[in-house]
Amino acid sequence: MDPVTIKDIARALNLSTSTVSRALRDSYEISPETKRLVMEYAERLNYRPNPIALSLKGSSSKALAVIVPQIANNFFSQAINGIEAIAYNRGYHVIIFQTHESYEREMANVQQAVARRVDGLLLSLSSETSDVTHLHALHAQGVPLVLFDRVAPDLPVTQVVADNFGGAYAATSHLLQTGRRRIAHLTIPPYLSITQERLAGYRAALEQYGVAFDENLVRYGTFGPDEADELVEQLLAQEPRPDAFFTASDRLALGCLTALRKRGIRIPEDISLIGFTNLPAAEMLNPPLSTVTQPAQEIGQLAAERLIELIERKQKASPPATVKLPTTLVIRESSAPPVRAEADFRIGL
Amino acid sequence: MDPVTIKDIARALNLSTSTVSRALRDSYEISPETKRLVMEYAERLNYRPNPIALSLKGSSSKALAVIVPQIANNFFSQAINGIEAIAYNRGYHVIIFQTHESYEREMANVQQAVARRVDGLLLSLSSETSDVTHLHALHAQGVPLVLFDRVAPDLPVTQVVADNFGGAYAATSHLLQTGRRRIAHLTIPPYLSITQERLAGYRAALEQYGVAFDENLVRYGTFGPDEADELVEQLLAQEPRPDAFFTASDRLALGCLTALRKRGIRIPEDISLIGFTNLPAAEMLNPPLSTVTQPAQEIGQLAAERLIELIERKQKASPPATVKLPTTLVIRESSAPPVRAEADFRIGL
DNA sequence: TTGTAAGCGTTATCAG
DNA sequence: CTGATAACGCTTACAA
Repeated sequence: MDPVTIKDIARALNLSTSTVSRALRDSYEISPETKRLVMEYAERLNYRPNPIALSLKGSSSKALAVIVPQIANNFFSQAINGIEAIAYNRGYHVIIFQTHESYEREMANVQQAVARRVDGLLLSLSSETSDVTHLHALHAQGVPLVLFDRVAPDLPVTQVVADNFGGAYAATSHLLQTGRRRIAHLTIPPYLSITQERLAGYRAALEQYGVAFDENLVRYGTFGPDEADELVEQLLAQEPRPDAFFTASDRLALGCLTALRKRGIRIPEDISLIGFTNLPAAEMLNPPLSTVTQPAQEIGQLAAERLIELIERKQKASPPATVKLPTTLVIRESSAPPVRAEADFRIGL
Repeated sequence: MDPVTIKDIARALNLSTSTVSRALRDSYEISPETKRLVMEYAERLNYRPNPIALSLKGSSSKALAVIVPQIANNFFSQAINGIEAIAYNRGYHVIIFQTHESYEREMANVQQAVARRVDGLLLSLSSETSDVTHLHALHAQGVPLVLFDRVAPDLPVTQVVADNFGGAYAATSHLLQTGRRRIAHLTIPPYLSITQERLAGYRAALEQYGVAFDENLVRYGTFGPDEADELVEQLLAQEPRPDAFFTASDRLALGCLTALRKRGIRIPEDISLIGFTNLPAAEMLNPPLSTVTQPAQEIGQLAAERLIELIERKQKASPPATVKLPTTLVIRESSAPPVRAEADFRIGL
């Protein structure tokens, strides 16, 4: 019951393997009669070309590598969903790698991916990664590469991101508009492009409203669990106390919510909170969580589309560009209907 | 800058490819001197064996296929996380396929996976799948296969699941113990093993408490969005009205919570609610959600371990067995500290 | 219109 | 100890 090969068909039909190969590809040089014979027989035996042999032959492996820090994460699993959808439509397979936020593993994974002869890579940087020479090398070798979400702006490759600046700007602006002046920013590791963009958006809004930036109000966390409480504690100890929190990850948002609630602080009466997060059911939380969300699936789709485009017509290399997708700010307070606003600001920066 | 092959090394060192091959594998028949030469040169050129050539050669592809209904789902993304962790440790790669709950796509994906010559498959059935002959065929062909979560009990292969019966039994028992008698069960498509197990656990508890099973209290949903409200509406219209809901998926739990809250029904004062779900932050919901959770990551890990075991020593074929991991029931009400209990019941069934 | 043969990178078999 | 050679499944010049 081994898989049927072209050889089996050739033997059975008393033809050469090349004739069979050509017949299957509907080549013009084969007689209709022979074609019919081959096609039918192949159909009957449920012949499937061996993709490994095809890859070895050199053309393409029809596989994409996706390298992300963590699969078990709302943003990334949604993004992968988008990637897989596009890939499947175009006949590509998706090989998943996790870096677990480790630079070492990121490099190892990139190695593995190219060793597997994937046709291209979709990558979101680990939070440890500050040096991207491994990606420069990759790109120099001509390996199709698209970055998404956590990108490296200096790299001359296509990058797909959410409008992190705009989202942070919108969130901070909202807080300022509603009278907040001591806005704490709980964020993720500083190397990351998204961290910097969000911080920039936060600062831009402060500046616009004439509020001085206070670096004591900014705290960098990791992606580990249970760190929010400690950070919130530190921030609450300050004089004057923060009157708002703007957090940069699912975990930090939830952790902050928990920490504030635990201390009997009312949201948003005492302190406002907005999280940059794709957490589901934010409106069902207690209290409801205001969020800036990213179009995760669309980011994945777009990144996959660009990558496949790159793979399939390298000549027409559309110049590498950074594509920015709008984020959405949703303010949720008590049980009032949510206020929606597209965070698509582009103030001069 | 093309990848270095064994041939390149052979040419450069004036050796034959076979010598190089053996030297690299540290074969006993090669002189230490030659070995050193080859090793060093390979190291210097950063030689990596071509895994595609290796696969073609026939031994193993060091790749596992994971076929799940949906990646963007708490349970599955956590399970995949576990799978990837084990796979990575053992030197395997993970190729992800989504069926999107479609039988067609499940079959197509299985086909693709075997065509890719993966060393084994990890599969969780689509909700449309009632006929598993495609898997019987696979197994008959000797393809290593392990099912997890949504399994097919009749298939003579290893299966890894949570104790769905026990979880449902524990949840229902708790509801009964707290005086509920009209317990509605909002569940997922009926073909699924997990649906049946949960229903069985629900019925067993009812029976134990002498409460008659009422099929009008059971509703089957899909995995689509926005269906919970309609189902809840129907159930609430009954006389006497249900005094508790036990739901079987993330979406149904959240949808039910929303539907009840929307109608001003207090949980748990008016109606109790327990969800079979791995939703994060259940304790932060409003009202807090009582849950039965599955050890998703452990299920993934265990399934991957079993599969690799199967792949690597087929002779010692440990007989296929169904492994059941305990679920956890957590009752959350108001802001009282949660009550924990392992749902590890095995009442006679 | 069809067949022969080389080659993709590797390993295994068989001779030196 | 080392080297030729065939083979894995397929495509593609090049012959016929």
